[in-house]
Amino acid sequence: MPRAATTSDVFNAIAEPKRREILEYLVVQERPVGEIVERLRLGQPSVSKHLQVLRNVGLVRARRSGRHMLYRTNAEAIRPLHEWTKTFERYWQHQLSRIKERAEAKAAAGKV
Amino acid sequence: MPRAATTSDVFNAIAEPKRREILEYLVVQERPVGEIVERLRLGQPSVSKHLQVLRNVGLVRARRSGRHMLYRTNAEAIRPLHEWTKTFERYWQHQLSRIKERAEAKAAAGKV
DNA sequence: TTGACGTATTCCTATAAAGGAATATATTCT
DNA sequence: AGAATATATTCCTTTATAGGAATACGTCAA
Repeated sequence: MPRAATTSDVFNAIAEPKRREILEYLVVQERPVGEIVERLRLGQPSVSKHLQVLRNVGLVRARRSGRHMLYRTNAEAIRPLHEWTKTFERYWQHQLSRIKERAEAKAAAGKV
Repeated sequence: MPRAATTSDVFNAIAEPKRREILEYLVVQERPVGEIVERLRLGQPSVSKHLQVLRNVGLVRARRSGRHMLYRTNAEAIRPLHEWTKTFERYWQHQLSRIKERAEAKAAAGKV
């Protein structure tokens, strides 16, 4: 079986570095495709394709303005990712506290 | 150019659903490969390969115990993801407040 | 040492996809 | 209408998988 389709979910969509760059760029303010092309140093067709992927999973919104298409990041769509990573938060806190405990125990042992 | 290598970074590693399942499963407690195989309903070689990918990017740790290899999630490695998504937090809050404002404005207009 | 068990690796196949080139589509201007 | 501009889509090629089958490797038990 091959790799799963990128367009299927948010996790796959953000796996591509250029797409993450696009999201970071477009979260501040909406932009026409041309500006994204300049910014990414990538061909216009490639950028358009990345934008379609992002759009399919709801990570960007688009609206037409004359000949331009203005894209912007839909930050809301990133939330599920945030929530998913957050479920691990208590565990890395555990790990940190265990490391801390060990360090403290070691220091105490050293003192005596 | 083809798709970038999965093994290269955490974002690609978690793009695969089965690997996310593995992370969720192994964060509670370490497990031998056999149990992961049962849980995922996937062939043992496939599971081993996913584990190697996760291991390469530091998302899981492994230790040998007799004939078993015990894997556990390294929650710390998920933090960068959490941080990345967090940079968008203020923007989705913006969007929410704008939606709220509009809703309130609409309600106010309706009342008058 | 031999066999059994648990896991990793190799080989193979089918498929998704990233980027470039060329082309199509949409919109504005003259 | 016709040309110019901005973007989207199609076609093509190269490459990285994901999973299954077969096999190799490592460890324990008798």
